[in-house]
Amino acid sequence: MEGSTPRGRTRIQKEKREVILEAALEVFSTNGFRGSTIDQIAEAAGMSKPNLLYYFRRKEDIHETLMHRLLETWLAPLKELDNIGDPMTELRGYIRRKLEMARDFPRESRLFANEILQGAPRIMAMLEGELKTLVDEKVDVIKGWMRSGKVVQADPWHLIFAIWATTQHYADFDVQVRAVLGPDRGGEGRFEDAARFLEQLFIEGLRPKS
Amino acid sequence: MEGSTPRGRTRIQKEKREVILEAALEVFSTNGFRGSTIDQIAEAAGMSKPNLLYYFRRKEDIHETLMHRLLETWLAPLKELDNIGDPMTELRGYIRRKLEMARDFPRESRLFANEILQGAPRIMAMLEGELKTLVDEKVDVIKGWMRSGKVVQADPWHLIFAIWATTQHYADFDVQVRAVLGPDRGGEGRFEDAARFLEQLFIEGLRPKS
DNA sequence: CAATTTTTTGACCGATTGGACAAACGTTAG
DNA sequence: CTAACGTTTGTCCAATCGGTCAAAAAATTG
Repeated sequence: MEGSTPRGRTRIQKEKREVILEAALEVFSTNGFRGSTIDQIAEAAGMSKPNLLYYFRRKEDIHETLMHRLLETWLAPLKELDNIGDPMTELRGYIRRKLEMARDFPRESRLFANEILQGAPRIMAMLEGELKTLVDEKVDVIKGWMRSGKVVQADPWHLIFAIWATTQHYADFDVQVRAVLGPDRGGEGRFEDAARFLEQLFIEGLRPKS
Repeated sequence: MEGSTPRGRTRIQKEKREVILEAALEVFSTNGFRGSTIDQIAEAAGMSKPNLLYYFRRKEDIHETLMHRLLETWLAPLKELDNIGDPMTELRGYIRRKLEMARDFPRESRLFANEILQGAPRIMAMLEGELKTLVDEKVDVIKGWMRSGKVVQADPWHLIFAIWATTQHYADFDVQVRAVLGPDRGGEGRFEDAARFLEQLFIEGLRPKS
């Protein structure tokens, strides 16, 4: 039965699909979609090309699965931005979470950046739908903070962009960051230095003048 | 004579090379290096593939020429950062210049981002050499400002990274920015909104507490 | 055990790609 | 005119690509 792509019913299918996705993340994130070949992914996954194509019928299916999974991970930190705690603490927490993601999931960040750079042909609907809705919602939260004087008046959309840009920079432009910092300053400590600087910049830049 | 690639001696050669580079910038910046084909570039340049290969013998030669030219443009704004004027005015000027470049030369920005994302295989030497030297030099300038109390104490390297990240974001992630802002807020005014926000963020974030 | 189903692979195919090449075309100088 | 040189293109090629397929090898089931 089931002549088409197996849908992860058996244990072995789930495992192999996982192995393929892990390998594909590695390959796609460093070469881009068009720059990656099925053979590369198959080799990284330790199987033959036809075997890989037994689990994912097309190259694009792998990419699509990867993107869908990625986007959930990607939106999580922003979803946590809540109206509950102290505004400045919330913002600091969001910056810290995003920077940790850049540090711990750089391949996911680069995969996402690759997609956006090429015009986001495969996830445009998601950007205009789910992402925009979520951002609109959080913008309202931030606007509330600004109205109540807990955060200085500023453009909330561009505040979010600035947080995205500065944190993801350490994943997407990692090579450049390390090259510029040099061997001594470019070690693992760079993320702590970045965290300190970004906290200072955003906290001082957004703290209401007392 | 001159059986090899013409070196732009004649007027027509210089012109055609220019046309090709312009077309290649368009194609490379939207598809990446491996995602672009010589045929695409040739068509965009309005000539046949063999004709294009008469001016640039290999696909990589076009890319290399483009990258070298790009890097000069790219470093220019930072070179202008001088010890002459008022520190805060200098920083504001640098941010403004970088944002203008993101607005006026988005293709160059995306080409550069593409290269860095893939590990900068072709320009690593430049990053560790010319770029690092320039940054080190400007870091010293900024350190001087901080010592004299004109700018608050902070990590100068990560300050530069933050400026790069926030400004280039509007070129590299333009699709996402426009999708999130929506049709009404995503018009041409977005660069002015961004400029206002970034000035506020960096100025307030770096102004010494009086 | 045998029968059946799932998993794996070698061989192959058509399309696309970067690039080579010689012939044709155009232009200019004598 | 002709000779020489610069420019353009049609044709071709080898390599690589995404993907197919039939058949072998494992695994599962009765």
